[in-house]
Amino acid sequence: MPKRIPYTSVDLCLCSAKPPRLAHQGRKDAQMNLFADIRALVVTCLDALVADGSLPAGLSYDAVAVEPPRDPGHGDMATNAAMVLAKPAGQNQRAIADALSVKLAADPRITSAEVAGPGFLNLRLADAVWQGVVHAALTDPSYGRSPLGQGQKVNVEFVSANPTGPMHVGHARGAIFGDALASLLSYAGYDVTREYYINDAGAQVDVLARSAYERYREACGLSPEIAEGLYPGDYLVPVGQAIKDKYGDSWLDKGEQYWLAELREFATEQMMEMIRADLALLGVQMDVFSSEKALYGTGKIEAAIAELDAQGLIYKGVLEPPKGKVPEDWEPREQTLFRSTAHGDDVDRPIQKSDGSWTYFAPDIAYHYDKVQRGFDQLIDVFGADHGGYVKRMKAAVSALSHGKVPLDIKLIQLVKLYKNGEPFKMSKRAGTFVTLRDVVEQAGADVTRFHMLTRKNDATLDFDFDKVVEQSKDNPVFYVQYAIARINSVLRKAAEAGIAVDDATLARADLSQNTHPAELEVARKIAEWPRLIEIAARGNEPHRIAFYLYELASDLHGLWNKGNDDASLRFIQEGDTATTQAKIALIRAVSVVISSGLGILGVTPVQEMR
RNA sequence: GGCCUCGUAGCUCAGGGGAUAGAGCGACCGCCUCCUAAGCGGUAGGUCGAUGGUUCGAAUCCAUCCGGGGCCA
Repeated sequence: MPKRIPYTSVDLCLCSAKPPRLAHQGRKDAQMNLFADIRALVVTCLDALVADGSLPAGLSYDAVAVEPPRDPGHGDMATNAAMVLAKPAGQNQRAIADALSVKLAADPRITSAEVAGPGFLNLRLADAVWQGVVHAALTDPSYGRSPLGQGQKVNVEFVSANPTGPMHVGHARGAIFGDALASLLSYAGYDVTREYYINDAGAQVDVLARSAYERYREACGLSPEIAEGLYPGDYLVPVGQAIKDKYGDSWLDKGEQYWLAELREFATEQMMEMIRADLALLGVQMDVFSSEKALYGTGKIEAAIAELDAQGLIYKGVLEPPKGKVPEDWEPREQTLFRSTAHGDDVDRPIQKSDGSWTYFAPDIAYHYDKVQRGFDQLIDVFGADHGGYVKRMKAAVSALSHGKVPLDIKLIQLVKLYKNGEPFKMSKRAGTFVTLRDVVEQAGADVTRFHMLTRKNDATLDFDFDKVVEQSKDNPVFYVQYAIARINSVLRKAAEAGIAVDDATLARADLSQNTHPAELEVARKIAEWPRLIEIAARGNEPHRIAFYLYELASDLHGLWNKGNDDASLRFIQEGDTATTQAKIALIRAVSVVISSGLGILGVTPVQEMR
């Protein structure tokens, strides 16, 4: 029988002459991450090898990794330490691996450490270690949370749809991605701000105002003249009515010099109200709304440009014609340019036209300067893929404005292709026939929409079939994951009906050492990967990884469930054996906790019961 | 034309320096009156778009090319 090792024994190190570390006192804040712990053990053992002269001092351990092996037959974990250190240490891989394995095997958590393949060290861990993970997942509400972010301030700017109409599916994907990313980063220890940048200063807002004016005329009983270039969508009909309600018919025969400015403001506010409501449908709540218009007339744009100027990055010049196809109307013009090439861009970019007006880029610079000045340690912009061309210049601007101190990561969100009954949906914003975010949520539901849109990497196009995403079958990942929770709850209910205590406090005391079946340990191993997965996902700003992980965890749970059909000893409820039942239920309850945490990050309701 | 992005099983996609490259669907073959029901298990299926390079090691990084998509005062 393996001895029971409480998880906190990670801080005991038997392979080092160093005094025991004092980490226990910080234990409350130190989230457990088995992979990080074992890596720490590897490092400690490497230090011990240095101490006894087996390895030279001063080696960098940066490339040392502890990972789950691709093939479970290789063991529970593998480290590449010998391979990456062989060269800098001037020794052969085998010698290092052998020496390291001796040190590692001395730790009670390690039951075997074997050299394999090209120099991997395959580790097997005591059952008690996995059982300790289950215990942690069950009892520590912060299990999975990571100290990675160290409270750094991160700004996630997303959606930022023009306030000229309702949001469509593409916006929905960006909104869901940004929101889930923000939650993920928060879970990984960052201090996150969700932010929306309102493009309320461009020509499109004039178009909005004129379009609304026609609907106002309509509300007053006249027939609207929706000229070419105006927004034809009937979402402006209620806006027209609201204008009439507020201003009466006094603007009916007036030229736009009388109403344009006022209507711009009014209609923009109406649109933003609609957008906020749409976001709420998806469960997205912004922390900050920033206005482009508010940058004008306050000197903020000038200040940002002045900062760049002070660095010698602003000059007057004439750009080369674009490479390749030269536009018909191209002519050399002197403009004020930002030397973005000094920060990695391909060409310098105009910030002020020859007539002295700002280009669209100038307020963007000012806005990002504002974010830098607000003290964020990291910026993330979530853009539609059609904005890919702005990535380099935006990064160049932030690099210059922050003196290289604030990294900007830009995530591009690819198209959503809609299907219904296998038929592709056609969308045309021009013709006013587009599928709105509201349409999608009302037909598919927020949970289904969110989960489905997170089952693809942000830069891959996504198929969204209305019929498939709402299908209640195991082929639908949303359903499959939620079904796992529902099944677990079903077991909890049945156990309670049978008079077995299965509250979390009782389960926390369950004797988990009974869970020794490979299928049960498999589930425990998957639970152990959760904190590691969070860090990987957070490092890459990749929330989709969570959706895939949850699918795998649910799959393990369903697999265990199904094995119970053939092997009665694997059934969760063992008649007449309360202790065993509690141990088994503790395991699946831990699964439920982790899935709930994961769904929480994705913003999907962990439904407790399928209907 | 330039830049961005993608190219992995029949299909939809994971993996993004590490061992024999994975999952779901589809296909094929079995099994099923089962704690929750929308089933369970197994098999086949790959030159990771191509070619060069970097190194102990490349689907992964770099260069070039091919192909899809996007953007281009």
